[in-house]
Amino acid sequence: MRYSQLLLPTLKENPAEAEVVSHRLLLRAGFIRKLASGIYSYLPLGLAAIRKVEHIVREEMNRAGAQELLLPVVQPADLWLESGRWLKYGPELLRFKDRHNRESCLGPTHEEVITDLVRMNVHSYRALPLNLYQIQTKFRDEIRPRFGLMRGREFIMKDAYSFDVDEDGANVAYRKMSDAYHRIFKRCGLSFRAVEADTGTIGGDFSHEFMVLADTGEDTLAICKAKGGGCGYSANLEKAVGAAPKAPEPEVELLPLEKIETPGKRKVVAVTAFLDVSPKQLVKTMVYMADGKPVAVLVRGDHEVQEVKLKNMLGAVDVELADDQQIYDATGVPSGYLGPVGIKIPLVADREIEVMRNFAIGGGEKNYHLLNANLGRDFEVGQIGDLREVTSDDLCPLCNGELEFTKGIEVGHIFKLGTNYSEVLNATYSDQDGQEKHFVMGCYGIGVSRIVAAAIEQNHDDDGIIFPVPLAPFQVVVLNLSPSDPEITDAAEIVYRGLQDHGLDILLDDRDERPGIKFKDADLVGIPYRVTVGKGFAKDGTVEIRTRRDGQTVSLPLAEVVAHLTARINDEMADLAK
RNA sequence: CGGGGCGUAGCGCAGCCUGGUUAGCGCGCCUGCCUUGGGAGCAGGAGGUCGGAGGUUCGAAUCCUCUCGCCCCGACCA
Repeated sequence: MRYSQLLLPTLKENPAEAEVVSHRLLLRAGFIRKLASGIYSYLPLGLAAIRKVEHIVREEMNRAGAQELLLPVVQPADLWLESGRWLKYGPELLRFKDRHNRESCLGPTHEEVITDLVRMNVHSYRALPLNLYQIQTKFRDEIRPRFGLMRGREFIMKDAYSFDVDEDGANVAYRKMSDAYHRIFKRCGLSFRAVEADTGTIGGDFSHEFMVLADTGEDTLAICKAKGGGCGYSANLEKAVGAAPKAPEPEVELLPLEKIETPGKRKVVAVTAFLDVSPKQLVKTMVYMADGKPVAVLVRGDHEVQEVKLKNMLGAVDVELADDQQIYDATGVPSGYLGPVGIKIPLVADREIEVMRNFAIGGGEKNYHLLNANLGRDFEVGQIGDLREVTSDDLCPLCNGELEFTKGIEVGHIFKLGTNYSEVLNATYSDQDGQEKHFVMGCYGIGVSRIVAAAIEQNHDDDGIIFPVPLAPFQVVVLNLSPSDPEITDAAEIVYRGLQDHGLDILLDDRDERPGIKFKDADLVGIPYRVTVGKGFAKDGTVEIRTRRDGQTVSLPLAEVVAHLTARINDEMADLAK
């Protein structure tokens, strides 16, 4: 491509609207432009980078035995009503009516459509296993779109769906996808990690997320760092559990419950200081509104409720912390003094409470707390389980090693669905014995456009983007520093065509601009290799090759440039594809 | 949804508090000269419903009301 004909509007200054680095650089480097909040146009270079990701994804999906198809973006409400998600999905599902007043939505994901397609067209175990995927624009009406391509409302996603005869088959499909994902992200040149994850609105038996490690990530990961590099345990904070709490000493004597006046002491810090006990010896009673109904949750004073875990335990679509008024309306007790004894609303507890003895709790009336409370003797709870966020005090649940926390950007998520969807949509096949059985499913997503943003978060410097070779819109930019000089222009053309003939994507900067502008733009856009044809060629017939990432340069005679760069680029790609 | 901030030329901003000629600056863009290895220089030029609507006023980018859009924080602990 010739720069003089390319739509590549680079910006010298940072756009005011962009905060995070990938958003800033995508705008500055002329990759994207915003149309509305969370909705972007992909300019030629942005699209080129996306195509590079898509290419890798396709190769690896095909290699794993999946078949590509393309499903509709606009979907009828009927299917979603049938699966039950019309009600469950919430406002993220963009709904509208067509001219016949039929309820429709824009597909945020395609379990319904694919399951419908398969139930209509696949009837025999002989056709299984089956894995179908597409690469397509998705729409999710996010609460708060942000950070450019990191969390858009409209984005490009690869989604795959596997259909198997049984659990074993589905597990094989899951593992194949997991392997394919590892290869995909490695080939993209990303530093990433697979972690255990919550299944969210997709549902299913279990899932793993693929996280690109970056400080700007919206997710927090807990990773085992036991001696020797950790035992491999890693999980999203929404899902992460610590090692099981230690059982109490059997000889601990249960002391009598004691009521203490604690005027004005509402917060954990104030109460524990006043009572002279550790926050670890206090149990706080939190009230949540679960789908509009109040639920009290008990956690240790120094712990935090993990709302996703709570949501899962309660089977609720939405949980949020109750405000003071809601607490009072539900319990008759002002916030700060609420306790589990005699409480009038459903009560659940974190498993830690089971092993605590003689702890402090809210008194259930204004200005009072209770000491020496004990589960079973003084109160009962409806459900008990892991409900809290792990902390750096927790140990790895697999090996008791220490846990460390790091930020990540979710670029892939794979789900073992089981028969959730095939049951509600009644999707069945006939097995060898002629019996009708439900498909055992899995689904597997990759945020294609988000990968481009994540790659930039991980690969940039003050001058701009530093693309990994496999994702770069162009692998090489050839700078013609003197377009008015026929000799230099001829030499640049020779390099340009020579590299193109080897199947590489090359940008020739043939603009009538000063050299500084060309250098700056080449750096900003992040092209991995730069070939400069200028005064060096005029002097002794050499051109300069510069590596964007480390700034190293080498001068070579014109005739050697193509072979040199072709070899380096092929090596680099092959290395990542190992 | 709650809180905060911002809408003035393609981009980045000033002007607004304290209303007053043709609304400014830098970059970019166009023309010419000059220059050509890290966003040069000189000269000339184009480009604006001051987000929108209503109001106050002799007079509104500026004050008031409503509205639309965008960005950030939070959906946070008793």
